[in-house]
Parts: sequence; C-alpha cells; structure tokens
Amino acid sequence: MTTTRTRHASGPRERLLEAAQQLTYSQGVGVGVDALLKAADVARRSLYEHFGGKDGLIAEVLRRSAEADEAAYVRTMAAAGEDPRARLLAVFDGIGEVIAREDFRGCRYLAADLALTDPEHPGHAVTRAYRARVTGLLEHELAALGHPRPAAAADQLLLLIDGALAAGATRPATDPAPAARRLAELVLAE
Amino acid sequence: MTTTRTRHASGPRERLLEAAQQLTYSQGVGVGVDALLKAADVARRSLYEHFGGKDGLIAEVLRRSAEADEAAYVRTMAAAGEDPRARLLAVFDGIGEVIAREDFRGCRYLAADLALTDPEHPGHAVTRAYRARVTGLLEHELAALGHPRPAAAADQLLLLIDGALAAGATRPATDPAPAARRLAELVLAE
DNA sequence: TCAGAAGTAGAACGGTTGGTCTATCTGTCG
DNA sequence: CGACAGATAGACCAACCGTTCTACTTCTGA
Repeated sequence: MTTTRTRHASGPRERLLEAAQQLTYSQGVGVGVDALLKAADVARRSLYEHFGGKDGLIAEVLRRSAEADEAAYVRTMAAAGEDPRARLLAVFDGIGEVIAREDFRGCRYLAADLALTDPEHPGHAVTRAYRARVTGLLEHELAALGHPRPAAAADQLLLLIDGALAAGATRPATDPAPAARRLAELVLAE
Repeated sequence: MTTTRTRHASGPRERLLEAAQQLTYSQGVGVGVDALLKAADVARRSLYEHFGGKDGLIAEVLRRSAEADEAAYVRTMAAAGEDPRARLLAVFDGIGEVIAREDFRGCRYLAADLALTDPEHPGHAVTRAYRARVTGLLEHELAALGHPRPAAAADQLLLLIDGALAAGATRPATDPAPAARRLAELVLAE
C-alpha cells in the first residue's frame, strides 16, 4: 500500500469532488464553501491547494459530471444494440429514467450556465465542450442512419433533450420523456 | 393631478419593480438588495414597506413578467390572423425574435426555478401558474384546429419552447427557433 | 394649519461569503 | 533519526448578505 489514510478511504481531493458534485446539484453552484468543506470533511486549505478556489472546484466538478454523463449516453446507446435508430431512441428512454429519479432537479449544465453570471467563468467552457461532445455522439448515429442533414438533426435532438429536462424539472406530471421521444422519431424519419 | 413626484416620474414601488425586473434577469435572482435599491434610486425602507422583503419583491417581479410575457403570446397570435395553425407557428417566430435580442439570457422562469433552491419560495407558485396559462393558450388553439389530443400536444409545444429557449441561451449558433418551429409543424400535423 | 402618511438617508444588526494565514499533526521516504 | 510533503483545525479578514431601526424631510388631505 503506497498511501494510507487514517480517517478516510479516499484523499481530500476526491472527497471534495464527490461532495461538491452532489451539493452543487442539489443546492446549485451558489452553495457556500463552508457547506462543501463540512460535507466533504476536508480542511479549508485543501480546497485552495487542489483547486485554487471555489471557481476551480466548480469547473472541475462540471468536467467530472460531463465525463460521467457522456459515458452514460455511450452506455445507453451500446445497450440498445446496433441499429442507429434504436440507439438514438434509447437515449430518450434514458432521459426518462433520469427525470424519474426523485432527486432530479433539472439539467446541471443549464443550471450552471444560468447561475454563473460572469461569462468568463471557467465553468462555461466546460458545459460548452460537453454539449459539443453529446452533439457529436448524436450526429455520428444520425450519419450511420443515413440522415440527410445529421448535424442539423443532432441539434434538434439536443433541443428535445434540453426541453425534456426543463419540462421534467418544472412540470413532471406531463411525462416529457415519451413526448420528446415521439418527436425524436419524427426527426429521424426525415 | 392626484400625485406629484419631485424627483421621479413614478413612485418608488414602480421604480423598484422595473429595476428588479431588469436586474433579476441580467444578474439572476441572486442580485443583492443593495444593487436593486441603487438601480431604482429607492430607500431601503421602501422595499420592505411595499414587498415585505426580497422574496416578496422577486415574486412580484415574476408575476409582472409573466403577465407581460403572456400578453406577448396573445399579441403574437393575434397578429398572425385567424388560422389556428398560423397562430401557433407564429409563436415560434416570436421565440426567435426573443432569442435574437442581444440581452437574451434564457428563460427567466426556468432560471428562477433552478436558482430558488427552497421549494417553498413564493416564486415557484408564480412560474407554475404562468406555465399553466401558456399551456392553456396553446391548448385552446390546438382544440380550434381540431387536434385529437390538444392537452398533450400543448405540453409538447411547451417542451419545444423550453428547448428552444435553452438552446438559444447555450448554443445560439444552432438557430433553435426555426428548428423548434419545424418540429411544431409535425406536432400540429398529428 | 397641522396631523399623518410616505419617502429618504444611513447607521447598525448578526450572519455568511470566499479567501488567507499560522500552527500543528501525521505519514512517507532518504 | 530527521527532513519534508500533505493534511487538519481554526483564527482572521474585508466584503457582503437581508433585515431592522432611528432620524429627517416632503407631500397630502382633512
């Protein structure tokens, strides 16, 4: 064993990231530093050593989440088999499961973009890159499906995803994921 | 003349509402009270006299905005003539104009719902009521058009609106309003 | 004219914000 | 052993948060 931790299984950096990932979603990126430190059981100093400040931590949390969420898209599509059409529609079933989680509070990245007023905040670059990667994923499937305008269609699908997540956060009773899926089918049929 | 103002055309209540309407959109509902008072050129006391506190002011601002935005929907549809189909599609042209405004920062109501962590905040009831009224507007047109499931279709249209506004805020280059309009045509064709 | 309401200005409240700093302790490695 | 890196605890900072309060001015209406 190269490193030994007396009181925690993982180091303070990891604990801080996990606590922040949870708290910045449930409470928004406006959570106080004190709350983050307390939840992670980490010394104040460690935050500034590892991330340079709250903004750095938030950016890193978004990066982590984006990685995980992108992987979830890939996993969902992989589980749906080989047919590009089935793989794309499976994404909306996945969205439905996300919305159904009782701790669902809307799209983390949209919430961050709306909450971080400063356009120079490093978080914006992270969310932008994330959306570009997801769009790329969708576009790839659309091309495999032989869609005439895969890029434009991918943008439409992401619009449907954003809309479903927004509706799920504000009007969950309308069951937005199946509604979005039906519209997605029409996009694919073009 | 029933009332006379020495330094301002309108009273402090009105000035505060107008300043807050602007600032809570551009800076988010997290703006400080000091900033609001300074922008409105109003005494601290007036805020608490008229609105009971910051939360009351925010709720009233949302109420005002909702009234104005609902009126804008009505106006847009009225200008589009009598055909329900044309009236509904005109809504998405209106969304396009909203997104094109250089001070556009996404949907005010979604941003408020995501930012106000406390589910008991009076603002949430306001945004919920607003969405219900807009859905009712859309549903009415869909019924006039003879749509088989006007309520479900109205929810789908609102999903498209939310998606277009989210995309407009985060990926303006994708020109989301026409994309949403194309999908709306498919909803109407059902 | 004069009481009272409504407005302004600004001090002050306790609490919290993000961030810096010092001091101490622990574990690893040369 | 002894040096050093990493972590902790916690004091401290100026700034800001939303709110309450007092004191003064201005306008209105009986």
